[in-house]
Amino acid sequence: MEHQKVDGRKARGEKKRRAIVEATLRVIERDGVAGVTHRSVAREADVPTTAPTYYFATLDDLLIATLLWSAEELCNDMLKVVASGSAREIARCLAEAVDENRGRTLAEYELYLLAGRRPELKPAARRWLDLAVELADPADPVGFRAFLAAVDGLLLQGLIADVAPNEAELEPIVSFLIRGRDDFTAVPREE
Amino acid sequence: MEHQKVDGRKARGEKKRRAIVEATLRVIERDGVAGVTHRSVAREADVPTTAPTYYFATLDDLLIATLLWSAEELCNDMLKVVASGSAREIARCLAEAVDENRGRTLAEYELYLLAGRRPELKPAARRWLDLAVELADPADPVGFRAFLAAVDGLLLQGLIADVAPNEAELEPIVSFLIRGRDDFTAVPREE
DNA sequence: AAACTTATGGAACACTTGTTCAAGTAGTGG
DNA sequence: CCACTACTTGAACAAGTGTTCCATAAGTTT
Repeated sequence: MEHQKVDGRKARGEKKRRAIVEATLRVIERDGVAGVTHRSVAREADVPTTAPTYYFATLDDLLIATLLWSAEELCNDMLKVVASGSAREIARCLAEAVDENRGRTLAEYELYLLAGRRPELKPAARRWLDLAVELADPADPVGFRAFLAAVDGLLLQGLIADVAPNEAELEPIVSFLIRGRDDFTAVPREE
Repeated sequence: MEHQKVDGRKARGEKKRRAIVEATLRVIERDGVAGVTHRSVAREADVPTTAPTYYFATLDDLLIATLLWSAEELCNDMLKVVASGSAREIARCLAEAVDENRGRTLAEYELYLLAGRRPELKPAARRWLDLAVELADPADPVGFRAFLAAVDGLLLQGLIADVAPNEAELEPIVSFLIRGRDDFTAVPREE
């Protein structure tokens, strides 16, 4: 019941649509936003050249869809970082973000900056910040804001370092930022 | 003496070369790195289409030259921020950077991220950080690193805010970051 | 003035881009 | 079986790209 009968064509279409978005994110990770073209995405997703145009009216729409989709994962990653409790764990997450997940982090910050020029993307780019503030609800909102800013800064600076900073280097800085407070330990996120 | 006699042609060439770099920076401020093409730069600098190619072997070289050139100003701006002493002054500098100088700040962070993908740009992008650490020589290096990271984060987050944060909002956060320390007041930079 | 270097700038080339179009296939409902 | 809708896809187009080339102008040296 509840019109379970979905159009098989639309179902496959949706799947392809998502595949295209995922391919776009991979292209951004590899070559940056500059490397995103209908053709590069089509090649990456292994679909014909015109497929992205069919599903997304314009290239901008494709970029927007990709940002919106990746915002969810960014959100989870970031919240995992700020909510993981101990300074050591936070430092480890940060170190991973600028090493193993370097491409991904770069992609996320490129999309971040894209939002600086496309107002309609701002809410998506800001989502993890808003969520973090809301979930953590720290006793010291000012200190928490400072901590969140520093997380962004540490990641950004880690991306342009000669060698990516490791957990051991980041840990004291994180410690400094959260010293004397344990009010934003993990708050489980309801499903 | 000391071969004061410079070739008048080369002199004008150097001037034009600089004009092209400055035009490139203006293009980036207006349209982002994506908007930089030989032709758009030539139009902005009011020189023929082939002029940028004559002075810069490739488009990449032009971007690199622009980053290197702007790094100096970025450096000065940033140092003014971190060395201006009081939390209020720092907050005012930050508020200006994301409001009046929004385009400029966006441009600088785009070049920042570009360095993430072009290793040869990293030293230039990192210059203000290195200089800040060296000049300030704070008694508490860890706290200072945290402060520097937070400056980057506050600017970045200010760029994607719905309305740019003002001095009053930023001041308490800055205060929190530099609380209990006055060891990085302005150190005049020798000429 | 002749020989040289350097700067200038229009024309053109090969290539990639976003997007359109029309012809096609395949799944759906009557 | 027949309309109907949704998806698929290759060909094609106009526009813009980085870059090369070459004839010329301008400044410098001998």
